[in-house]
Amino acid sequence: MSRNILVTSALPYANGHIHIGHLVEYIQTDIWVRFQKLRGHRCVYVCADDTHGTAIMLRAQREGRSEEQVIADMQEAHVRDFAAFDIEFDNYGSTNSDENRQLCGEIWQSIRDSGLVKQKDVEQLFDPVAGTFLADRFVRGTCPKCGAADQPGDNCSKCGAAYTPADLINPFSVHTKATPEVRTAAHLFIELEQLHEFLNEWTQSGDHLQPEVANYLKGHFLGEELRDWDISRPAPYFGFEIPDSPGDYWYVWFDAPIGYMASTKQWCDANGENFDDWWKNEQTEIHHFIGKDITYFHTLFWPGMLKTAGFNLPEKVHIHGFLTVGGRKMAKSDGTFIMASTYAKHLPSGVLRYYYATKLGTALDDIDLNLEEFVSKVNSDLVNKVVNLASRSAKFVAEQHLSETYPDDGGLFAAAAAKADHIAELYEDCRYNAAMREIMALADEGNRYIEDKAPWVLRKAPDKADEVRDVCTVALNLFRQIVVYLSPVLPQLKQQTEELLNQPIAHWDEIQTPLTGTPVSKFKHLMKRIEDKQVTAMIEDSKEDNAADANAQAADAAAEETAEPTFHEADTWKDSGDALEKEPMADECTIDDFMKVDLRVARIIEAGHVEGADKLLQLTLSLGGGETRNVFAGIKAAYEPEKLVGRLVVCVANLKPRKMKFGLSEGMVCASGTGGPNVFLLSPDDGSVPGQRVH
RNA sequence: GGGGGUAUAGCUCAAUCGGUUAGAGCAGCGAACUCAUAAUUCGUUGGUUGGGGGUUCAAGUCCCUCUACCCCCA
Repeated sequence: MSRNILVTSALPYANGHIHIGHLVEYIQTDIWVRFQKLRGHRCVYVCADDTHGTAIMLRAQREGRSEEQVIADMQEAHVRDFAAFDIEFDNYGSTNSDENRQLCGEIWQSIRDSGLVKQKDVEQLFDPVAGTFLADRFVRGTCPKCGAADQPGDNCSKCGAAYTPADLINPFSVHTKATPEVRTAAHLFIELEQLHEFLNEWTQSGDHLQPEVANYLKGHFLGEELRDWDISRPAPYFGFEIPDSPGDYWYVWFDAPIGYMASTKQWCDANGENFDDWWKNEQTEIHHFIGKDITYFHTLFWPGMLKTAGFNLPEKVHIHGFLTVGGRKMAKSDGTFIMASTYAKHLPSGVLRYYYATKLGTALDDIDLNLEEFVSKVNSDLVNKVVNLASRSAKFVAEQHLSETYPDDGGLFAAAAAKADHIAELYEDCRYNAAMREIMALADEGNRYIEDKAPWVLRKAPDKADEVRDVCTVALNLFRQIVVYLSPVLPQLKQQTEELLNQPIAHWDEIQTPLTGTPVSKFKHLMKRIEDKQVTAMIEDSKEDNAADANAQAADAAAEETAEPTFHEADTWKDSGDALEKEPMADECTIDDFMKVDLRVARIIEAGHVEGADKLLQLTLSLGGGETRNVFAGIKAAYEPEKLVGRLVVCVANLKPRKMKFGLSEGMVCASGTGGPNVFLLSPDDGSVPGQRVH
């Protein structure tokens, strides 16, 4: 029976480009959608740019153009990036659309009518220069507990203390550096608690959520009273003004998910469909694909809104983990923060789609892109196994026809066809990793078959032409079966196979019936092996991209009005001004001031972990001649102690010793960086020796 | 601080309700083959399932505890 399925991916924010981490989700969703369509279901895939909020507003101000221009440019870039990865939306909209404004109004009215809205005063920091209220993350200042400078508005990265931005000493706005003022404004709230019982029921029953997610909600939110949700922002704010509350705007997270509906509406209008058939119809299944970071928006607020306004609830919210590269968080400095467009310059999209498919299951674990594995796996699976099957058989029957009746293949085709239900179930359940393993096992079978029949030997006997054709008919049918199974993942391979065998692949059930008597085209390479050097080039390119990007951001942030920074004509490096901006220059000092600090070259002769310390390593420094210093350095996240032993560093040798929890620290080692893993020890050039003073 | 999750072969991952000797792919090693994009096929090495304790006839799986990492706290 044909199902009506509406599918969404999370809306990408219009403040940044698509990177390979985002692509995990869009590829996961696109595979699922292509699978459903191949199965003959009515399946519609909608998405949109998420365009509202303070960040867009400030960006537009900085760039001296309208918000509409900013989001239009970004939308164009997003659409281009998605197309490069064969992500095929039925409609790609924007939250800044008439359809969205209208739906927001309708849903808002329902929520009002249900008595869920209340007004409360909120004290918030206000940037008097920018004329805007500041979210916590846009305020920085000195930690009230440990005194560390330049800490975020919600907690201290040095001592971990939690506080509110109002507690910061010397707070400043990250936008303008102005000192924020505390101002009071009336905000509108949705009393989610009124929906508590419904949310208990919806999240904990049925199959709407992965078990881990249901547990998470139960443990963290549903065990206590649900807090009111602050849903309005005072002007100025880039978004939709609330019709019955002039001067207030819906918070971006109110109108963003409604963007799913608005995008559906656009698709309906363009295709003569009825909107209510998709959002107010028990027969329609709605599937959201999202990342784990936005879980509660989609599993508490969103179902609450839909329930209140009388729309369909999601059939399932599919939640995935993040992408790591080489087992670590993507980092600009490593070149692993790879933009979609950068990837597309160096490597084909299909292999990434396949690689992600081999990693994706239902778990919320992060998935890892291991670059060495990536190269060897896609080459070995797709080229050496799958494509090779066609490559070693098609040319023996090129520009001929397949056998008129399907030959005896010892049951291979039937056995592979019998896997159809199982593999379909794996796709349906988003267990692509298991599906890919099953499909590769079929490719192994195919290669064994052709190895065994050796058409290249038969071909030498003039009376065995029919037998050669039979063997190739089997091999190509096994190949085609595998391509049908893989077609949600590899749309391009599907298309090439259609051309090779002159037969479209329109339905999953083509797996069941072998092709016979149809013409075979001349064989062309279906897929090229990828090479390490392509990956290396991509990483290098990403480092450059990010350097350019950082420059652009530094330029943006430099001053509200000034555009590009001006570089010295000899400066071909054009380093970003980020670091300098983050930690502005200290007051002027005299040479005498400087000489008070005795910097010395020292050798690390011992380094080890400190029991009970999260960030510290214990170092023994030698200044030569038996003179040593015991130092605790906050570099644990950046260096392994074994690798430090023997190297030269610069230390503050006359620092007054200080008692720490773990012992006496008798100096400091000099390093730059922002802390955590981002710490870089200073090294003297070759030739210097321990004990020398730094002048 | 509170909560959610993860830890299995060198790497990436499986293992149904607690049930046979913990399995695959890649990498490694040994052979065969030479049609195919140096691909393929056969054979083979590799494990104290993060550490410790407990429940059970039986634990990778359940419970306690410790360690490391990831995420969330509107």
